[in-house]
Amino acid sequence: MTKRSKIPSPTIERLALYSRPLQSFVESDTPIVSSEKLAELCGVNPAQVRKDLAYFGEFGVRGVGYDAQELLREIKRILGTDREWTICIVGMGNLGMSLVENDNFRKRGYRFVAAFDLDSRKAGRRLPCGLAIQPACNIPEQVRGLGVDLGIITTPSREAQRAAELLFKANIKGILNFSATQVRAPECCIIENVDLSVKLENLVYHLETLYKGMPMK
Amino acid sequence: MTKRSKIPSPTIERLALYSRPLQSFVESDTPIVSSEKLAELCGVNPAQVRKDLAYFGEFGVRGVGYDAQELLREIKRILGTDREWTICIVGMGNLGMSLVENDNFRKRGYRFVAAFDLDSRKAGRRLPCGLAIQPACNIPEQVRGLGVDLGIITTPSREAQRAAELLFKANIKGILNFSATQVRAPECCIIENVDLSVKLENLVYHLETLYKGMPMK
DNA sequence: GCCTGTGAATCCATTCACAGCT
DNA sequence: AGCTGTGAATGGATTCACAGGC
Repeated sequence: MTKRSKIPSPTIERLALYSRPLQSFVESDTPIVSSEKLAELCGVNPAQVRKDLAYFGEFGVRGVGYDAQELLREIKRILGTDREWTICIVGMGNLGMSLVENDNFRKRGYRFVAAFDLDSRKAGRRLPCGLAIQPACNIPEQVRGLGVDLGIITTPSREAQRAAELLFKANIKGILNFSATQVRAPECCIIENVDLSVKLENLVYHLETLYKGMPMK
Repeated sequence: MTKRSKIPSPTIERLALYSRPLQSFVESDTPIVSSEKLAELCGVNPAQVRKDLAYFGEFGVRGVGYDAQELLREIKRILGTDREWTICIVGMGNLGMSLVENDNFRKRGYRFVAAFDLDSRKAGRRLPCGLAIQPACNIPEQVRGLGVDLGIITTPSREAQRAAELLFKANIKGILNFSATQVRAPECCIIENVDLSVKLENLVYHLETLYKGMPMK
């Protein structure tokens, strides 16, 4: 195993990206793929693809390319997505609901095993997927008991930190936070903050900049 | 106006980030905020905050700090979020539904003005927010007619490119794409791809790496 | 004394260009 | 001939460290 400690984090993000088209190649029985082809589909530079992969080994054949199926398997092994990961979610508003039912997650081997809400009046309600919403106070016990791998926070901003604390107590090691506040975490827990409206703001800035001065009509 | 062309894109992302705590400061009548405080709340380096702001002007007072309200106003002006932006959305599955109802977007001045689905059987259904789902074939005419600013794609992967083409035809200038395939766009349209399962993959990699060798129990 | 604004230094990531293998 | 793997070169972004103003 290569030294993993100083691998650029953009590389990790791209590995996940590469796995999408690779999956398609495998499904459409296209056995060989070049760094150029893969790069094009992912909107990156071919050298980038090769360098990213080189951090972890030599997966290609010079003069030929990469075996799609094999490369996909390797990437999954590198990322750790070659096994099932269990998830619990806190905050069963519209966004939470939609993520629980999200097919993409299921297809990629993520399984929701518990759903919570800080509003205990929602407790007991059963979701289409079969899970029943539990009150947040159940988190520490339930999540430990089930040995859940990951947590997702989809509460309103002001409740996000509280939700996170409960997950820490449950000894959760990784959290994906969709609320608009950055959650502060202890050393032992990795947090990924994803603020969807920040993405819109980016878009708006670039548009505003592009069309500065010209009427947008 | 400062030269905007060569501003690091991470800077733009962070400006949006800064605006969150600033909003709280304004609401809680905390008039002055330092780069250190702001940095801490956003999980970045204080020098970073100052440098980011310096690209656009001098907004602080030496020896004192920044006026929260004024800084927030400036950031909004810079990003272009000091006015309302209209959005249309294509793909009314669970995720699409949840975004349309999402309060965060509304609070930040984004307004959904049309909702479409490629499955014409969904057409006519009325959403809680009052919009009715329209068939995708209406996109070019409707979106042009309403002068919509932004598009959001929440279709399944295989339909994402088709949805995008319709939006291009409608002369949309910016798209936020939540599907798992990278959409290719003409020069005149900016695409931001947000693959939620990529975020999970990142998390998984870091966990896998951290606990390599040690039993996860 | 305190906190901003900023050149200089450092660190990190991407791209180039070619050697090496099939 | 073709495409990978990789050192070297380039280009960006972050952080340092201190000058400048309150």
